[in-house]
Amino acid sequence: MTKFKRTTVTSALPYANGPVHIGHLAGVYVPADIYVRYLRLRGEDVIFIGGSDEHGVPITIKAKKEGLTPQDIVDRYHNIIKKSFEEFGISFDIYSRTSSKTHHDTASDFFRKLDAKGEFIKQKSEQYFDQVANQFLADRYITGKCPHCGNENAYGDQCEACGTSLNSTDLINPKSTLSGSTPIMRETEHWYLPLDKHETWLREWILDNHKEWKTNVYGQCKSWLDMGLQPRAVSRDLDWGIPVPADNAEGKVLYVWFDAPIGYISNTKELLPDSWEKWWKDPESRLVHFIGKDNIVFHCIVFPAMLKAEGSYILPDNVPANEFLNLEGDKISTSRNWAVWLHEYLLDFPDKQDVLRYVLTANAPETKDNDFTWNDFQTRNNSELVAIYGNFVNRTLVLTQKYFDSKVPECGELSDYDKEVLERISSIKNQVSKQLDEFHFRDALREAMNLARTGNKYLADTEPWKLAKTDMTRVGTILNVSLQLAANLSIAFEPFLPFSSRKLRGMLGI
RNA sequence: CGCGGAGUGGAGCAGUGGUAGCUCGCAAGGCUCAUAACCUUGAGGUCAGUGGUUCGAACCCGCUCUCCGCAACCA
Repeated sequence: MTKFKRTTVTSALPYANGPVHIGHLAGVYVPADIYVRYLRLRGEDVIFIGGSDEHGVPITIKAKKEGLTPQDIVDRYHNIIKKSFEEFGISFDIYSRTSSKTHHDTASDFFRKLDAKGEFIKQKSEQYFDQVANQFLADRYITGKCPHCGNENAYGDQCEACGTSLNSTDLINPKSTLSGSTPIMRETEHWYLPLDKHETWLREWILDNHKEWKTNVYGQCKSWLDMGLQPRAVSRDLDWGIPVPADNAEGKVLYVWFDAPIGYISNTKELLPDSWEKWWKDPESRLVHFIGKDNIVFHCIVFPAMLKAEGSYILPDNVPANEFLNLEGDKISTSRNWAVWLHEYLLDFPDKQDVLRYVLTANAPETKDNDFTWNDFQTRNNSELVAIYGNFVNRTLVLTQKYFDSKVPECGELSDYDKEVLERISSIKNQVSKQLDEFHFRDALREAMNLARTGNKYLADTEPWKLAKTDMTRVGTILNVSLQLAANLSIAFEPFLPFSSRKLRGMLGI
């Protein structure tokens, strides 16, 4: 860690065809924000990059359905998402978007450079084409009869009735879900990034040099590398996106998975037009990607291969991917509208950002999928946040007001117990740091909570309300120690509960 | 037999060979500044199932079951 001078933190770009929900927050944005706030607190040089991912087929389909342009759709969701992140306290240094001019230029330049270096290959293939909608169709957008079970509504990639994986060419009577017409086969040509050529160094880089990555991340990468990498298309036939900057590229745009991660770079450029390069090209800079488990392969294999092919960029030092969060036992689903939407939460629970931040961190899906329930939300708020943290602060402040007119009392001679408690402050802070350095957010939060527990026990053991009748000097010392605990509580919790910490610092006058 | 992650007291999680821990909940007691509380103690688990390795297995190996993700044209 000390060998790095600065840290570039990115969080997955949310796809701008819907608002952000608690699953996104728990998996990506809350841990990323905690990590960034922690580094800032330590005085480290860090930037936190976010933005909306605004290209791709689903956005064009949604636009068509609503009779709007794709730009209308992404404008709507970009604004909702950006505003809700701000209100929720996700402290991006920049939250931009992939439809920006900076990004179009950056992504185009990136493609041109790889093209000029001969890092792509071109391949022709046959694909289903919808003559009515006038576009090529991904397997997902074709339905038909499943050749295995006869289900009439199987998708081109999978039959949901029998669970079989399919190719769209397997379907009997294929139909386009866009127009309902029968698609025809048509030849098309695309640019491919030959990942197979990068396999050797990727193996060594991940499997030998990054054994410290989380088991889910490392295991997924190993699985892909062991299967053998194949060339991957980086362009699509579509009219919404970044036009492929090459000859004979009419009607072709960059595939969103080529375009989106470059968004991290573009957004850094937009934030720091003159100094962005050191954050991406200096070997003393550390790059960390926060993502969900569905994005592992793109951030650990595809994007690094792109960066390496370009030649002048650093590679990610860590990719702490989380698993998924369920809601009341069911998968969160945008299309089924089964989610707790951030912008709605902020309306329903005004000034309760920290409660959700706390619950999502305490129950973060770090090693496996977890479940969010409103019952758990309420319990954790009442029995942990309010009862332990809030109560200790309240007790300390009330006692100080009652006996010392809200002035900080002098610290007299310290007992062994006092000293032990004060030592615990620094040992707990060290533990919190250690856990955060290793991306163990749940453990870090639990450890921080121990500071409040220590405080409650300290008050129960020393009983200042009894001593007040006989020894005010001693009471003063006890409350002085308690106030020190409270002050340190505001620091230890700053990355996790920034709103509460600010409020607490206000009450303590620090 | 495609690959990866996960299955531990009522709930959520830790624990990679040596008497099964933490938070919440529950019960009893204490305290009374705080009472949607705090402090102490306690009850509660055949560690998914099964077979094996070992003096000894939650942990190592085999098989089975369940949940989630990936499977290269979903993003």
